[in-house]
Amino acid sequence: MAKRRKVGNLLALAVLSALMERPMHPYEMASVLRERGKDRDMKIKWGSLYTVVGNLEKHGLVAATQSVRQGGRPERTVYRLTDAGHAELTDWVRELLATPEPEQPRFAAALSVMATLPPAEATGLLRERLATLRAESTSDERALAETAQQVPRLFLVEDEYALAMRRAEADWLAALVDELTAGTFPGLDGWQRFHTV
Amino acid sequence: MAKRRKVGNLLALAVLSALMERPMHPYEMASVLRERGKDRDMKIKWGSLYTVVGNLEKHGLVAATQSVRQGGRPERTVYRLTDAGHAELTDWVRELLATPEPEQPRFAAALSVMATLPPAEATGLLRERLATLRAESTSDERALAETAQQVPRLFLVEDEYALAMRRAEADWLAALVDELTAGTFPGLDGWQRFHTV
DNA sequence: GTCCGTATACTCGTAGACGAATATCCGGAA
DNA sequence: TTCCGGATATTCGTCTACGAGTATACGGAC
Repeated sequence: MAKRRKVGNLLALAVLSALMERPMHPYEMASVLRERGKDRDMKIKWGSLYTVVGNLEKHGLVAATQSVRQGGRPERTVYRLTDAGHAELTDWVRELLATPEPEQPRFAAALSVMATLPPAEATGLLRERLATLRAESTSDERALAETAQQVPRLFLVEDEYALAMRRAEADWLAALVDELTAGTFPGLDGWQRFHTV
Repeated sequence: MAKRRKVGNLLALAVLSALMERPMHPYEMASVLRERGKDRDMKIKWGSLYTVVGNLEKHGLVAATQSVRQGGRPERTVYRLTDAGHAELTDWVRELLATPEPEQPRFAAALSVMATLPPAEATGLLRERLATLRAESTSDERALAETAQQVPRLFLVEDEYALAMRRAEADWLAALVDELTAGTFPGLDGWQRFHTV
């Protein structure tokens, strides 16, 4: 049941994993994450980055090794992973891998208030979503295949997962749209009437 | 490209949709949402509820109609949906339905750092997840079928969606676990070696 | 009649998330 | 040579999310 983490932000997970490789200063972490394409999953938020690193330090999961001033640039603080930090990382990964947590995707929220729109309009919007989803899947697949020639598959599993999920959403959505279009969705008339009045 | 909402919290969406029905005071909204089973998707956070309603009022999307003191209970402020609020609601739903936004599920984050564990352990954890996922799917399906006899399907689409997604995750995961177990996942030996040293 | 558990109904304080500002360096164009 | 835009790095302040605390009412058990 999802332990309370000292630093709960998922950005912290990325930071810890980046520091596994070697000590870095915050900006460098951001660059590394960006290069690894992590910014696709997790838009890097500058404000959060420094807060998170600070918190990690406060809890002894990372430690500052040096503060270097290079040229006239602002002072950089380089951080390294502590033993506690390494332990926290593996413990956290274990939990995240093994325990499915209920997510609350925005689309689920949207579906739950779909009835506020008349059925015809809702159907149109869903059709639009479906088209976008399909297009994205195709281009993502192409991109993934291309990256796969440079990067071992182990580091692409997340992308394979994302792609699979997008595909699944599209399939489910297509079935729903079909029902709505064919008029076989139960209660369609009542829904319509509710909006005609 | 996802407009900046005056009040961005998804709880606000729930509040607006609850107020479509009739004016209510905050605590009542929470009760209604709970009854409708919305608390499954969105654990109601008391702190946020009052903040959100306050913000909605500040932006003119809802308006206080009366403050009643009933018995010795704390004073209750009843809110109603304004025209602007109604407009915001429909606009928001339209956007949410039509535009897929990149979500960042925790499991994706987990996969992206999976390599920090040795392959055997990771496989075991994934297998555990798979079992949980399958069990949840089954019980959710049963529950859904039962509710479907009381509630029109229109108000259960979110749950159907959630179920479909869980199923899809399980299927994808099963395939991955198979590859890992059979040893056909490319780069397995390198991954193992990395942890043996 | 009084005790107590549960539902009602909010308030408040704090930790955290994030946008935007800040300041310097460097390479190339004009 | 000088100017400018983009990369390097971080700080600051605000706005938000939310947990935990507070206080009363009501109904049933004993």
